[in-house]
Amino acid sequence: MSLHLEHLNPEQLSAVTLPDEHALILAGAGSGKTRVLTTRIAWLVKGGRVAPAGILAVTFTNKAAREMLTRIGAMMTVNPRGMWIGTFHGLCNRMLRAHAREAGLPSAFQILDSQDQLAAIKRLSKSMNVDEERFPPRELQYFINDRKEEGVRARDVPPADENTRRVTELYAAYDEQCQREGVVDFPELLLRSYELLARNEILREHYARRFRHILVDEFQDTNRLQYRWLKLFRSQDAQYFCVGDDDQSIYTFRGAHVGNMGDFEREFKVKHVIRLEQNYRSHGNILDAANALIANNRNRLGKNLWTSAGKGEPVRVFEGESDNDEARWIVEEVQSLARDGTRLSHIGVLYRSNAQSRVVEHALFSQGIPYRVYGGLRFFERAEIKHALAYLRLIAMPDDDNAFLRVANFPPRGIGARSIEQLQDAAKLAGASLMKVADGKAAAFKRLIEDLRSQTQGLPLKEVVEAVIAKSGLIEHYKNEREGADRIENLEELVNAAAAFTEEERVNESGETIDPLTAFLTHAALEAGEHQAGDGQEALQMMTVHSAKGLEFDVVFITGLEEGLFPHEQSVTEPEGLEEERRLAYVAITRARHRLYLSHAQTRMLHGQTRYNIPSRFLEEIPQELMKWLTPRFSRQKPFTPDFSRQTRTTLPRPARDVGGFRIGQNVMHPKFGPGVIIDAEGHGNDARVQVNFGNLGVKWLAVAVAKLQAA
DNA sequence: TACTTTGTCCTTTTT
DNA sequence: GGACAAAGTA
Repeated sequence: MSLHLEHLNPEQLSAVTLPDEHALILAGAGSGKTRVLTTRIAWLVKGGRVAPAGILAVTFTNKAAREMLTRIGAMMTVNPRGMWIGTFHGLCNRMLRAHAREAGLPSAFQILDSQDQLAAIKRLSKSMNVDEERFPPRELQYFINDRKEEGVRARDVPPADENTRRVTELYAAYDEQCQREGVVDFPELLLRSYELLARNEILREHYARRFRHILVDEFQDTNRLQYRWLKLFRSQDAQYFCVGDDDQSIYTFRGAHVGNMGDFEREFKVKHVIRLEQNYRSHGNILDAANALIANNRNRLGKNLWTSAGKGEPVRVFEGESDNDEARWIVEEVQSLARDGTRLSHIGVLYRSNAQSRVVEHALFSQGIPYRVYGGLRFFERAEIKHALAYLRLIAMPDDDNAFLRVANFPPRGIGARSIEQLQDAAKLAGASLMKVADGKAAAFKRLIEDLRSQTQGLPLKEVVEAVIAKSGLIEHYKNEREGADRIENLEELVNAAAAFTEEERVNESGETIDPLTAFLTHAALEAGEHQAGDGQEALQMMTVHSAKGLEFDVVFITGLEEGLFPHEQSVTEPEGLEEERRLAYVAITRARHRLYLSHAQTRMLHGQTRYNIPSRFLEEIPQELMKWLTPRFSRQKPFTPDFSRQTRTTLPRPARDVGGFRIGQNVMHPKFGPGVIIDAEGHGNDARVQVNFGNLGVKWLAVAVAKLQAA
C-alpha cells in the first residue's frame, strides 16, 4: 500500500508531487506515463489534498481506464468509486444518464455504435430520396461526425455551396431522427454532454466545484470538442494535469488535434512543462532508430528519448521477394525465437493495414504456431449478437426504429420489403415510430416484443437475455443454418456476459437506480468487447500499428515497410499525412524492448493484383549503422531469380518478360525521378513502354527509347 | 419473399 | 481476396 516514490526518477517525482498548478507532461514512449498518472492520483488522495470525489481522470480506451483503476486500487485503501475515472464517452454517458431530462433525452436512451449509425443514415437517405451516388452514406457519416467533433450543429454549418447546404440538411434530419427514436451516436454523447453543461450554469458550477483535479491521459489524441468539454470544469481551484506525447499522435485523421497541447499550455499559463524522456522499455539501438526517424518531422514540440540500458542488438532488416516470402521468414524467426525461450505472447507482429495479416496468418497456421489477431470483429459487433441486442433494445425502447428494422423480419417471418415500406410511410404520416404503427403481420411481431417485455419484467438480466434468444426464434433459426453452430455458441456467450454483468448497483446522481437492461445495453455499445475466446493463451500477437499503441513486446516485427503501404499512399500527398505516418512508424518501433525486426517485400498481392513496391523511405531514415541487413541491403540490383529451394512458397512471381531490355519487377534508376520499380510493360524494341512506380513521386509510363532509365 | 449470383470498392479507427 | 449491395431467379 505504498506509493514507492523512491522508485521514481526526478522528473517523474516532480510530476507526481507537483504543487497546485496546471501541468503539461510530455511523456515519451516507455517513460512511465501511466505510472506517473496513477501515482499522482494516489498521492493527491492519500495526502488528503483532495477527496476521491474531487478527481476526474479521462482516458481514451476502456482498457486504459481499467488499468488506471487497478493500479490506483493497489496503491490505496480508499474506495476509488467516488472518483470519476473513465473514457470520454463513458463519463459523458454517465453524466447524460444522471441528467437525461435536462439533456432532453429519454432516461433509457440507446447508444448507436458506428455500424448502427451508418445503418440509420442509410435509412434516412432512402426515406428522403437521396441519391446515394452523389451523397454516399459513408461520407455523410464522416461529415456529421466531423461537425459534431468540432462542436458544430447543423444550424451552425455555413452554407458554403449547394452541396454543403444539402449535406447539412441531411445532418439536421439525421439528428431529428435520432431525437425522435431516442438514440445517441458516439460523438453525440460528447456534444450533448458539452451542451448540457454549457447551457446549464447551475449544473456546470456543481461539477466545476466538485472536480478539483482534472487529469487527462493521451492528451495528444483529444479533439477540439473534448478539449472544450474539459475546460467546462475550469474554476479557481481546479488543476489540470495533462499527459501526452505529440510524437505519438496517430489519430489526427479521426479529428484529434495535437494543437490542444500548445493551446493548453498557453490558455492555462502552464509554468512547468515536464518532459519525461528516460525510457525504461527499449534497448539503445532501438531508441536511437526511433529518435533518428522522428527527427525527420518538422512539427514537433521536441523531445529525445534516452535509456541507461545498453545498446543491445542491432535492428534486423529483411527484404523478401514477396509477401509470402516475408511471411515465411517471420515464421522461421518466430520458431527460432521460441526455441531459444522467447514466449510467443511476448512477440508482436505489426502491420500498417489489416489486410496484411492474412498472409502471415496463413504461414503461421500451416506451421501450427498459435497466434491471436487483434482488432477483428468484436464480440458485441457480431451479427447474431447485434440481433439479440436489437430485441433487448426494443424491450427497453420500443421507438428504436433501427432495432425494429434489424429484427422485424429476422428470423424471416414474412415481413418483406413491401410491408416495411408501408409501415415506414404510415410512421412518417403519423410522426410515430414503426412499432406504434405496426399492423398486419408486423402486429404479430409487435405482440412478440410486448409479450417479451411483460414476461421478463423484473427478472434478472440473465433470464431476460435467455428469454429473448429463445422466444425470438434466433436459436431455432441458426440451428438450421450451415454455419450456425458458432453463432449459437456466441448467443450462449451473451447469456454468460449478462450473468456476469453485475455492475455495482447503478445509481445516478439524483439517487435513482438505472434499469439493469439499459445499463447492459450501454455496456455493450461502449465496450464492444475486446475479450475474445482464448484470451489468456500463449500466442503470437498480431495487430495494426494503431492498436499497438500503449503496448510493448520483447520482440517486434514491423512488416510491409514499403512506399505506398507504410507510408500509405493516401497519406504521402500531404506533408501532415506523411508526418503522421512517420509518427506511426515511431510508435511501432518504440513498442520493442529487446529486439526489433523490420521487413519489406518486393512484390505483394493487394486487392487481388500483384504490386511492386520500393522499400519505405523510413528504412533510409534510420542510420545504417544501427541496422543489420539479413538480406543484401536493398538488393534491387540483383536480377530477379525465383528461388525454388524454398518449399513453403505458394505463389511464384510472373515470369519475367523482356521489354526493351527491362523486366517487370526490375528496379531502375531515373535521372530525374530517382529509384523506382517497373510494374508493367508493353510494346517491343523502340516502341517499348514501361510503367514505373517511383514511390512518392507516383507511377509513370515511360518510353524506353526516350527515358534515360538505368538498371539499378 | 427468399435465396443465389454478379458487380463494385477498397487506410488506420481507442468510443 | 473479400465484404457488401444490387440485380437475377425459384
